[in-house]
Amino acid sequence: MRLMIARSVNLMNIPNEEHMRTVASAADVTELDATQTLTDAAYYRIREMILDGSLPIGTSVSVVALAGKFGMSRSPVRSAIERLMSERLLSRTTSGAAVAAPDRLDLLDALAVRAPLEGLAARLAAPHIDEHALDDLSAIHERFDRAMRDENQTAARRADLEFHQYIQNLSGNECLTDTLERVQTQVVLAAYSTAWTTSKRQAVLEHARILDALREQDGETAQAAAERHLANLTNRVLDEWKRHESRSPRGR
Amino acid sequence: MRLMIARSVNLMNIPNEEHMRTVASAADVTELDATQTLTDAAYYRIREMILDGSLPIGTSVSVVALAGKFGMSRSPVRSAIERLMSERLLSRTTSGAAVAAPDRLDLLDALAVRAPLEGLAARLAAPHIDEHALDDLSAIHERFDRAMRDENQTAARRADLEFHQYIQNLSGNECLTDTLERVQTQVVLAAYSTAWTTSKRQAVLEHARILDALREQDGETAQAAAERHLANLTNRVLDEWKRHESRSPRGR
DNA sequence: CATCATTAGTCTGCATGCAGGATGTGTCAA
DNA sequence: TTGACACATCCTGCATGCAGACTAATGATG
Repeated sequence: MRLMIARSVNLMNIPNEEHMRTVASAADVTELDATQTLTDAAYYRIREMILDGSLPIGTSVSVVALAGKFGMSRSPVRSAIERLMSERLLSRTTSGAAVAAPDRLDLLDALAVRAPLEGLAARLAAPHIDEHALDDLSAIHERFDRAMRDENQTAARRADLEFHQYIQNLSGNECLTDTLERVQTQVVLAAYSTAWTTSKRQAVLEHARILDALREQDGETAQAAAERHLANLTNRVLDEWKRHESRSPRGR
Repeated sequence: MRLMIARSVNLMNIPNEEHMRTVASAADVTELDATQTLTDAAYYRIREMILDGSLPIGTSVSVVALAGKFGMSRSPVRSAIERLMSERLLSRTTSGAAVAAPDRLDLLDALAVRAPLEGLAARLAAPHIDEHALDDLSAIHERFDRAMRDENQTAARRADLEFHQYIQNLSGNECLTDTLERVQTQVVLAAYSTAWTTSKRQAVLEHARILDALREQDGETAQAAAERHLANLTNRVLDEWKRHESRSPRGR
């Protein structure tokens, strides 16, 4: 039970009442903090520190230091670090752990895995679309669009993630949701690590096409649109690297 | 480093020197046991007990009991159990953990995720095929065929897994390998849990088609063959359930 | 001055103590 | 016989002690 709740917390710890309405009761959300163990707390704190950049790539993390910082003993911190290592957010160093530094190949690999899974999610989500879900998705899409016009990168990325996660949750396939969350986390970290700062202007249009297909409950088209979105995303990464060839490449 | 090694150990703890030759040096294999921590040892022992059926579905596992059985303290056992819970092999119970009992829907979900990923693996593996890899794959396929004729279910399942894992490793996409291993583990457990005893006769033919496509280095065809294989597998599950409708369904 | 050895400090991995909570049992009363 | 309550037991999650390994800095020596 607790595990399921933890699982449904999304990548950036975005308040996700809207998501919850479709997949879980609101009671679970409030229950979250109540039943959380110290290990969970440490896990989410470290994870957030990694994903929001306050623990930069390659930084070595020590159990004792974090335990002191969090005001808890080493045990829960140690458990949290082990969990993050199994998720590839932290990597083993000669002694201890460090924030993983995925290279360009890792990013491409993760995107290659994400593509068919996002397609599957879109296809499975199509028959589950209802008016309420469409409203939510449209609102998220609108936020994404506005954030792009305001050039608010943080809000844009958040809305981008929310859009995909909403569709994933709609798919109703828990295994898919789990798997995609893991891969997506790696993409986010790899984007940091490779200093990938792609413009998301095109992404807005591509999201719109996915949304259109979902509105028609056309699973095949939604799948194709999602896969094309990921393919274009990958191409934009490659283009950007080609343009910035001046910097030293980080290939394996 | 150690994590990477652990990751490349395959599902059933099959001796996999052949796999290793393509993705890692033999030194890593020998190093495996040397650098293994007690936590790793406990992890693999429990995992194997789950996957070979000596810990039946739903059995509750206790830290102290296993610690006593393994002759180690509670700490490493506890870590191993946490890891297995994050991989969904164990599920949280009100107090403690139990061997997860995936239902039919879980199995279908996992198969749905596996399908496009196996397809991707086959497509990516095609350009990496060389004579040596073909020999290995053919040998595995031959073992699968013979095991089926001998009606040796254990050997058949082992060869089946090896076949897929060999292709996954050939893909060269580490993220894909990781992801597929997790999903595949869940499929194996769900197969146990739902008492799925499908005949693998058709699978032999479908593997042959994948192998043919790989021999021609035809990625598209290999992908299609792998996806069809998984689709057929799913259909066989559904057919079997339909036939055995007499038993009480285990739907959610 | 450069290089090597020693040593102090730090960290991980494991063992173990302990409190809080859940479970099951036995006893007692109705 | 049945229901309720107290108690004993078990187990988890957390804190902490400790040994071994690794790091790094300092001093000794050619």
